[in-house]
Amino acid sequence: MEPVARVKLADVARIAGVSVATVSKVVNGRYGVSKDTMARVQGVIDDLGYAGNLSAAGLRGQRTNVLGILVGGFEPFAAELLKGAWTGAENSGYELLAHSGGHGHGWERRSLARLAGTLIDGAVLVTPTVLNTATGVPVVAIDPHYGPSSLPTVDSDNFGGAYTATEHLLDLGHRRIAFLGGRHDLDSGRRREEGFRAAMKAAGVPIDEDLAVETSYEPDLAAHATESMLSLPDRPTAIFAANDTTALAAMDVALDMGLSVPGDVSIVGFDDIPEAVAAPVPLTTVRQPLQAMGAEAMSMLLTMVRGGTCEQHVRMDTTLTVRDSTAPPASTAPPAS
Amino acid sequence: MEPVARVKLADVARIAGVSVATVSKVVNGRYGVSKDTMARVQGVIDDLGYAGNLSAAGLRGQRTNVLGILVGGFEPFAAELLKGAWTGAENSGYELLAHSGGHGHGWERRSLARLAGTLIDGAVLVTPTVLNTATGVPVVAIDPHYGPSSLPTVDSDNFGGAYTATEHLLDLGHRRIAFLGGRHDLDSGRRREEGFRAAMKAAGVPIDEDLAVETSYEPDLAAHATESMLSLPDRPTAIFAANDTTALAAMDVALDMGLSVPGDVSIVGFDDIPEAVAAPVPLTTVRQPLQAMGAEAMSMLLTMVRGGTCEQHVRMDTTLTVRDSTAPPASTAPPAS
DNA sequence: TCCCGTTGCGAAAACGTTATCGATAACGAT
DNA sequence: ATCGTTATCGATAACGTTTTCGCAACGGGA
Repeated sequence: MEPVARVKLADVARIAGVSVATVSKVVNGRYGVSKDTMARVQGVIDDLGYAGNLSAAGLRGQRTNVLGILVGGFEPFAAELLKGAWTGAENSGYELLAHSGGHGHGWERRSLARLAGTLIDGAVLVTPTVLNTATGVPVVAIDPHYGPSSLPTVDSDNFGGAYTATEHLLDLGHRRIAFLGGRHDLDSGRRREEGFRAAMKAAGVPIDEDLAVETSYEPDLAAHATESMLSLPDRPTAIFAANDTTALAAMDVALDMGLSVPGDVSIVGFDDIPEAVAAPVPLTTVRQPLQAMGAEAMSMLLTMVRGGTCEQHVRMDTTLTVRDSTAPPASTAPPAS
Repeated sequence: MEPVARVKLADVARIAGVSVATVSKVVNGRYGVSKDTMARVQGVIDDLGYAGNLSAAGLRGQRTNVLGILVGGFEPFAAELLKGAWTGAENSGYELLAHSGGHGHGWERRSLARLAGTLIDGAVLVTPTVLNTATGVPVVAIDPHYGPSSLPTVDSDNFGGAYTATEHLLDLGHRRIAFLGGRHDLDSGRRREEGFRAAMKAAGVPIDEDLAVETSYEPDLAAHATESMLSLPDRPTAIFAANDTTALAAMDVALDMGLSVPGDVSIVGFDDIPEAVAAPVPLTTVRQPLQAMGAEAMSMLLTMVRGGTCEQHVRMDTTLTVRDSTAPPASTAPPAS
């Protein structure tokens, strides 16, 4: 608001008695400046505490030495990826810029367009929906919604994880299992549903389609669906939610209804966000190695911005992490198997 | 690398048959464009999927509608604050940009200088060390290293938290208590140490200065110190670490040495990062409401960028969260009290 | 002495946008 | 018809950098 007069290249130049061009060369270590002037200019830079303006530099220059990680929002899932991406970028010479570009449809394309080329030299996209991004910079996608595409991609074994989780519930003796699905048009959500159905089919257990709903990963929708399902006369004895956030929402509802978890209803999630273990009842869930995925994506991006080529698709393993939210159904004989 | 030709304002202008000035007005909803041309231009914008370049806009314009959160790195502590800041900024009309500016001394000033004014309209600084920042934009500090200063500040009751944690150990019967301190030149570290010493003094328990060390919050240093202290013939029966990261490092060492936690040694941390509850032995720790602190800082920043004034200093309460890493000392009679 | 290569430096043109301000047209009132 | 007012719109100058390119000074060989 007040004219605090940020120190700029021209100020340094004036005080050092050289041109802005020369100062720029010193800042960027370009060739063509004598040792003497270089030292003198550097002194002034230090004195004034000059730090170049990123916008201006990026606008004119070709590269900024900054990498971006573009997310829809900083929810737990993205935050874990971010931690991993950061460790992956440490000591790489690049700074990291994380951008949360609102939730409207197409945020990835918008974010990318606004930043790419001038602010960042490359980007990691977290769960992007639209991918036909023809920007000049390298891009890596984590868990894209339409599956591995033209972009180098990091994801995890969604099918296998869901299959294993469902098997776990079946092994415990559950037969009436509800499924809180993600969106059908998203790859991860679809594969998790496929895994669930495949495991049920393999066990010869029919699926009550009234118990298989979409939640779009929205906690509110999940809570609502859970409430109506648990109010049924023949309520399900177990719930498999397609991600932890919805699983935790379901748990809240169940506990609020006075039900015991896992006594009255078992709950399994997907992702293993940090909140899962801190839940009122520590959540049994399918673990994705989120930090490792973030680090891997960042390292792929690094090889790309450095001119190399990287794997087109890296798939990480998922593992079932059994905690306290699952147990055999109460009023049932031990597993028939 | 290839000339993928990002679509720019001029492209939209050419196709829509108007000047760039007009397109800019449409984009920013400025007054002075007829309904007709507005609709036509908007159509072209949608067709081409134009999204303004942040650098250029920020460079020339006064405001960018982007707020920054500047951190040293995306470790768990900062990530929690980030989650909170994000929820605090949702539906505010501002986008969020998180910047990790390397770890060298003075990263806050450098980051701020590079971004402020042109890229972001205001910033939240996470544990800044140097504060004399005369940038033109509003700034809020979270847990600054030198305590509340000229900047509006959010922190928590470090003294009280440390006092309570120490009391907890004393109540359990511990007398030989080690302290893994932060840096003396940091406000939070100093206050936590003061709290520890005050509680010990109040209980009339002398402090063995050999058991009070600095770790600079560095896990490696903490591990090293822990190893030597636990190797002592009369090793401490409890460790109070000034943050969770060092507490977890200490726990790792203890377990590696074949000691039982809390059987042989109790451990208390500070912060309550998500990792604390997921530790091999869930960590007893002093909880700072990190997400709430992030949200509060962001809401203060929002009132400032909107021209209002906010509290100069908000202090949040800390609460002791007892988990499994603390118990009475093994070879000792029950507390004398 | 002349020529030419090297070195050090600065002038000036970009980069893509926003803001100012003048020009033009349209229109109602005199 | 003339004038003043308002509504639209476009030229154009910034914003703070990087990069290209030209100019001058200097030296060394012929």
